Amino acid sequence: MIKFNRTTEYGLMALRHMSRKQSTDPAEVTSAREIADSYGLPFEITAKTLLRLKDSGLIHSACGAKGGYTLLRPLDQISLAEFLDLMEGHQSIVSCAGDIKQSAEGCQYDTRCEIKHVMGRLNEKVTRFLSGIHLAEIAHDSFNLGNKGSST
Amino acid sequence: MIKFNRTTEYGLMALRHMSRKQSTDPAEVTSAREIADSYGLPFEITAKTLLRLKDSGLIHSACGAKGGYTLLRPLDQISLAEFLDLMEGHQSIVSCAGDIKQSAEGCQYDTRCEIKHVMGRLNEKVTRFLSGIHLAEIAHDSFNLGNKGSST
DNA sequence: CCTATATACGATAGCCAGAGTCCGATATCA
DNA sequence: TGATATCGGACTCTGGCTATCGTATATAGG
Repeated sequence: MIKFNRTTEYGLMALRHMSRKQSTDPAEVTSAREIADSYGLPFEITAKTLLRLKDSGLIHSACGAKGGYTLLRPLDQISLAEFLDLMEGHQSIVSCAGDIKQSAEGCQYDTRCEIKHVMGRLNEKVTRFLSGIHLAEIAHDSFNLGNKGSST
Repeated sequence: MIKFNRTTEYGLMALRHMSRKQSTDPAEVTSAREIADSYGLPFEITAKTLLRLKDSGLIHSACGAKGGYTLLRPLDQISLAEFLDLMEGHQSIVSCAGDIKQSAEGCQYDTRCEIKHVMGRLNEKVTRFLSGIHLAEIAHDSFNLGNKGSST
């Protein structure tokens, strides 16, 4: 069903870390080592995650000693829909896909499947839902994600 | 991110098939063979899917010749959240889980992870979203899933 | 009773993506 | 020149999804 990649989770932790650090001093840079050590993550994984964030345009990198990463966009301007796209690739809710890349492969039962069209619509609805959530809400400790009454 | 199992898709097609069939005559039974043939699905897969639907309590089965399956609950009373739970198991949006079965295994970075709590909240929000969608909406051809302005 | 038709269900194998590891290349500062 | 970083490919390992096979059980009807 709906589940995040590890990379997505690590990426979120990294973005949160950098956001907090830069809120004090925007010029602060963060190394992969620092994040790996902070959260006890394997260094290689962390490095790969940050590289992905950089390739996605969310952070900036500087090579060499004293190098590291800096956050480019504030977290309240990155939606969960976009973040998932960047981290995990553009995916449809069904394997046969609705209108995303179905022409590439599609499913073998394509011709007789009668729910494909409808699933495409459902996929749109999910995307709209995820577009309404921003990383800032998730990165903050004291967020509520628009909860209404769940007390737990 | 968010994606359905094949079993979930097949199950949806089967429920839709039975729902339509029984809308004419509620006493109609449907065999696995019939569904497999109707949509060109492998018989074994279809049988397994129907068995799962039966174990989930969504449909009733009758053994023997003239046996088959009948829909137990109307599709507008089955939410997508429940259906996904039944077909794919109760899953959390993150591998470390929020409050579902984290005690079982959890993730190894548990102690230092600072987003777990927040992810649990996010998971709740997603579940509420999925609870607001019912299978009837998906099973019908002319549904709109509460879309606002998409003209297609 | 026998047979055709169904469901019930475990065992198994292939496949693929996710996750993690290893190793080396490149860039920059002191 | 050396220490510290990012960059990035190649590889393995694992687990879950998917599908297949074989067999047991239940029931209607002649």
